[in-house]
Formats: sequence, C-alpha cells, structure tokens
Amino acid sequence: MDLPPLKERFVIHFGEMGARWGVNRTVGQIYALLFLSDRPLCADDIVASLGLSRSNVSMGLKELQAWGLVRLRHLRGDRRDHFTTPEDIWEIVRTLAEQRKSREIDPTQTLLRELIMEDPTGPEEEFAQNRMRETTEIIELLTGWYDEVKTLETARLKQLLALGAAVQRILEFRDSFRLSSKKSDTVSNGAVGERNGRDAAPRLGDEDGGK
Amino acid sequence: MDLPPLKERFVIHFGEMGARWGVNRTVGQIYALLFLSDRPLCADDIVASLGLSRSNVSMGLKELQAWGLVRLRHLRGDRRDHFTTPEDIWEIVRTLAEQRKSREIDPTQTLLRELIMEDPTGPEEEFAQNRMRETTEIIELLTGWYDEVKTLETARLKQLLALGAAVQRILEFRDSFRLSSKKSDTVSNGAVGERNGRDAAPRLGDEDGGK
DNA sequence: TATAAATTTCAGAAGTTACTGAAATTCCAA
DNA sequence: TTGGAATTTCAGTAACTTCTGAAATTTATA
Repeated sequence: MDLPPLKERFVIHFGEMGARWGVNRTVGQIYALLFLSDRPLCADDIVASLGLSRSNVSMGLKELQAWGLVRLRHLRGDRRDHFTTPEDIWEIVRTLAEQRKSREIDPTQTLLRELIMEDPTGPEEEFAQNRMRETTEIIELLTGWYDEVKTLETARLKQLLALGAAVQRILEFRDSFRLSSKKSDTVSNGAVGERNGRDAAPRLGDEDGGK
Repeated sequence: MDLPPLKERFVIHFGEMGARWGVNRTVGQIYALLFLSDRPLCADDIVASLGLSRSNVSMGLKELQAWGLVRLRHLRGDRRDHFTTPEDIWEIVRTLAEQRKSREIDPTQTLLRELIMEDPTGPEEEFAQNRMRETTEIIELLTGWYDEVKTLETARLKQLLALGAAVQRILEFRDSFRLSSKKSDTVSNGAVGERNGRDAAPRLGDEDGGK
C-alpha cells in the first residue's frame, strides 16, 4: 500500500470496520480510498493503491454499486470505468440508512406481519405472538418516523438534529396546554398511541443482569 | 428443533438475520427463543429447544451478555442460571442503539479526531483531511442528537416519533418568526447549536448518480 | 471440605467466506 | 468485422469462523 500516511491509516481502519458494517475488508478499503480521493479512480488505480488482485477489486466495486455507495464516471478519452463517492456526505448517510433499513429491518417486519396473522397453537404461542405484535408496532413507529424525516432537505434535517432534546420542551408545552384544556391524554397524531400498560413491569426474580 | 410453528419460524428467521446484525446464527436463534419465551430459560432448555451443543449455547449466552441483551435470573431451588430478555421492548431498542453506536461509530470518530489533528503531507492529504473533518462534524451532529434523545422517557420518545415530519412545521414556523423579527440565524437552543456555515458545498463534476 | 451439578475452556473438525490467477466475455475503435 | 483493451467469471485454495465433545474449572450444598 503506497498511500500517504493519513490516508493509509484511514483506509486500514475502514477495512477493519468493514466487518461490523456488513462488508469485507476489501470492500471497506476500496470505499475508504474512493471517499478520500479528490478525483474518480479506475480499478487499476485501486489495485495500485491497495495491492489487491484485479478480480478482487472488480468484485468489491460491484458490491459497492449494489449498496448504491459509489457511482460510475467516464472521463473523456479514457474507456475505463472510474468511480467516486458522492461529494455530499449527507447523501452517503441517507444511502446507508436506506440500505441498512432494507437489509436489517424490512425482512423481519414482513415476517412478523405474517406470523401475527396466523392462529397460535396454544397459550405459549399466544404469548409469543403478543411479543411479535409489540415488536411490529415499535418497528412501525420507528420506520414511520424515519420515512418522514428522510424527506426533509439537508438544511432542515440539520436544524432538527441541532434541536436535540429541546424538542422535549415543545412537547411538554403541548402537553400542559392539552391537559389544562381537558383534552384526551393520548398523542394527538393518532398514528401509534400507547398500546398497553406493561411499561417495564418486572416479572419475578431479581433484576441484576450482572456479568 | 421441537418448537411450535410460529416460534420456530421466528427463531429460524432470526438465526439467518443474525449475520446482518453482527452475530452468528446460534446467537440469533438463542436470542429469538428467549425473546419469545414467557419464562426464563436455562442453558439446557435452550439445548433441548434448538438442538445445539451445550458448549455452543454457553458461548452464545456469553456473547449475548456482552451485548447486554439478556439478563441472568436465579429461580429459587434451582442452581442453574436462567436467562431472559427485558420485557420492555423499548429497553431492547435502547441497548441495541447504544451497542451499535459504540461498535460501529465511536471507534471511527476517535480515529478521525486523531487524523484531522495531524499535518497533511501535501495537497492530496489536505483534501482527504477536509473530507474527514466534514465526516466528524456530521457524526458529531448525529450522535449529539442521539445522546439527547436517548435520555427521554419512553412515553416522550413515542410522542416525538409520532410527531414525525410534523416537526418540520414547527421549524418552519420558528423560521418565519425569526426572519420577520430580524433575530440571529442560529438555533435558539444553545445546547447543540449550528456548528458551521458550510452547507454541502459541491466539489466539481456533475451531481447525477449514474446507473 | 468433599462431591456432584453446572459451566467454561479448548483443540480440532466442519463449514463458510475471501481471494487469486487464468480463462471467458464484453466493449470500443479502427 | 477484427484486434486488443477492459472487465467479469470461475474453480480452486487460503484464511477464517463456527461448532463440537471431552476435559478442566467453578459453584453450591451436603
């Protein structure tokens, strides 16, 4: 690897982190290299920089395209495919969120919806089905929020994030207003209200969980 | 595997999803089984239900404890360790978020902070360092938001989520108010203000997003 | 403190994933 | 078309991870 030191350290780190993000070392390194590069790179550039085999780079680039994390460029007078990452990092964040949702959340949500429609074989499965139902509801709430927020333009999204827990104060204000004027105590937006009374009610035994 | 059908399907699915969540099939299956169970299970119960080797179950349970996803229980008159998942699913969500942040985000943020302090070896590294700086800023914004929101109680968090993009309307209102009354253009809440003025300034080339 | 149950560790087998170089295919320009 | 450059595919092997049964250790109570 003949990269300048800062780049090299980042590339190696990203290769190692790859495993935790669901890609292999090669893919992580290729991505890191493209991300830091000030110009589109072709497969041979990547081979030269990272010392991987040509075929390995080809497969890595295909996987990054499947994730939607790199884009193809063609430079005039050069037949070779060149690759870049979006220059707007927020776009990368959005892509990652979208991909991880569809790989890690959606398949489970689909199965859960199926399973809670079926007849339980007895009280044991009734309990299990209730757990599943609670789970779909939470996933619904989280993905619903995500689907709405992802439509915000970047500037608005930043504003929203910068607001942080200050939103709590707005909610508190809404609440006190609603209580003092004697209205319903559920969330006004009817989407997903409070479903049941069991809020961390301990079952039996201790609660330690110590190692 | 001698489980009733709904449970079995969920357990098998979770075993397969395990890989995407950074655990192996065994760990995923054990977790699913505990999650759906109406009572604490001991290692031998798990062996009997899932048909795994005793030692494999032991290792799986250790890993789940390292994730903080299961807790130990002791039933009176039984020496064996028993395991459960929290009954409050929101607690599970919080644990997952915390763990993934510390495994997937924090190490990168630490390295980035280090690298942007060092001297670049030339203009190529200067560019790379700028990318890294932008990245830390975005991570800072996202984790800062997360750190604030995670302190909300569950009921408030649900409210906030149910609000969804309606928050946008509040932001728009605040904006128009602020503009018309000629005040500062940063967010009023001092906690996590707008960090800088640079709003996704494009580099050069197109903005398309090929393929 | 002895003993038997429960749990963990560990070395090796089984299974899986990553990587390579060679061959096949695609693609463009002449 | 054809020739050659660029890219992809693929079979085999290397590297790694998971899983097991046996042995070692820990733990609770007699």
